[in-house]
Amino acid sequence: MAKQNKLFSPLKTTRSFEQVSANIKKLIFDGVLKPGDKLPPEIELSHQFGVSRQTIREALRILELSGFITVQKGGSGGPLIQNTILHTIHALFLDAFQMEKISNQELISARRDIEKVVLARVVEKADETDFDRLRDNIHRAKNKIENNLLATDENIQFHNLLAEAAKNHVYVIVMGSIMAVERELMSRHSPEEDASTSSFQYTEGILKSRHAQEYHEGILNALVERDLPRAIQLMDAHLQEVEERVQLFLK
Amino acid sequence: MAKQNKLFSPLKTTRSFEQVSANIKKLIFDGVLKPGDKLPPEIELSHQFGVSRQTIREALRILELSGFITVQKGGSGGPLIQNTILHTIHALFLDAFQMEKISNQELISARRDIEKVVLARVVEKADETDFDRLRDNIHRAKNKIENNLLATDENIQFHNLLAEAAKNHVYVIVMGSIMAVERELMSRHSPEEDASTSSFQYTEGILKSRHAQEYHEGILNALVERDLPRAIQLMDAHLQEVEERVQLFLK
DNA sequence: TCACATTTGTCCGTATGTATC
DNA sequence: AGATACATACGGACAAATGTG
Repeated sequence: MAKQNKLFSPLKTTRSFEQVSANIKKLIFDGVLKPGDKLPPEIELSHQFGVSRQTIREALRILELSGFITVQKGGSGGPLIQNTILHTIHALFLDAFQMEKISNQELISARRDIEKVVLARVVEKADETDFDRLRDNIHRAKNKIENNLLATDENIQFHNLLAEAAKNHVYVIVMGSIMAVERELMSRHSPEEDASTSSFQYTEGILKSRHAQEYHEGILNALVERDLPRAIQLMDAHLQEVEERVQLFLK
Repeated sequence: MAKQNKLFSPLKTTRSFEQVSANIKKLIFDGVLKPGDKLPPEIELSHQFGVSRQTIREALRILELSGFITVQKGGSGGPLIQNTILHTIHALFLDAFQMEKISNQELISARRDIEKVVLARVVEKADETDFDRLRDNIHRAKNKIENNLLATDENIQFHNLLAEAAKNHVYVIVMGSIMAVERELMSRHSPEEDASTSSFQYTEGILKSRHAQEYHEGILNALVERDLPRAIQLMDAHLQEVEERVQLFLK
């Protein structure tokens, strides 16, 4: 038992398209190919690698889904080196959530913990540029709310900006993944301001948006003053409210 | 600017293979297809969806890389519904690390924070079953070391077991991702016990294994006694040593 | 042990849609 | 607007691997 402790999947037979994708991946890792560079078209690639176009296409699918390239149709199109790996991870995390590998309770609980850790790092490392970004975020949220619009995107983005201000890509990835799930949960239960949404529900949503935005403002002020305990206290209260809102969705 | 705040990629034109993969994915989400179920062979799928086999294959590549299916060749083979999404996320996190989106400093720093949070949850939620697993892990590590073998796998696994004992899949994913990177770093600089490894280096490695194992033992004892401060203190010292070892690798 | 059926892996050729110049 | 370049998609074919009788 426990023979899979070596690596992820060395047992797979090496298929041609896997070799091709691994090959191109290595060129990207080694810096030979950089974001912005264009890969040769499929036919050219098939000639250079000495495989068929179908094999090339399957290799491109892998690279595309792994977040290494994008593909554009039409003249002067083709495979383009582009780093979209963060999007890919977020999407996969969302998949894991939807596969019920993660419960709502788990998510909110972990989020509480992680947000606190992030706040601590922000107090330690954030500079004026970070604070300016957060201020701008709050400003845009305020504008939307005053115009009777939901500020869901901005309110989610606030937490991602916090993770960035913590100056650690791990937190950016983790927080981004968590917030991707939150965004999905929101969009499920308040799908735009369309006709099906009742006026009451919508006003309710605006109110929640405002509450969140006000908490964000308080948190930012505490962070600027490097007052970690207050920031944490406000974040706790904020997440408490968010949690109650999500619970309402799910019942 | 900032037009991508809606979703990940709504701008993509819907390609056939994407519709196919999305279709199958939905069946899995909805529970119509469950792990263990077999999908029809490619030709059958191409008939049912009314597309070519090439299109089906590209859809299967997506599902495979997303962690929803595995594919086996030969008689009574074919696409099999299987949840390997955790492996997929770990692999992607490793990619992100290798793309230099994450520095070693960032990784170890985030790991310090997260391990502490995990310890707190373990003290709160772990039961005897979890402790038994951890004890078994330490036992196996000890055995290996006494037989003059590296216990790298076991020592990495210890931290994953901690995350599981915290009873939160988010931590399992995050810790698993972090440890996947650690494993990669290790394997890069102590590739098996082959001839190229000098006797001195190897003995050195065994010593490190033993140190780690001893720390793990101490941490487990503290956890069993629900002594969080001591567990954290030992974890800090342990990670300090690990960090220094990694620094040696990278210089 | 050995043939056989099944299914993926890979190839080629061709046609179509689409974006760019 | 037309020509070009490219991805997308189709169909048919053979090779290779794998389980089954």
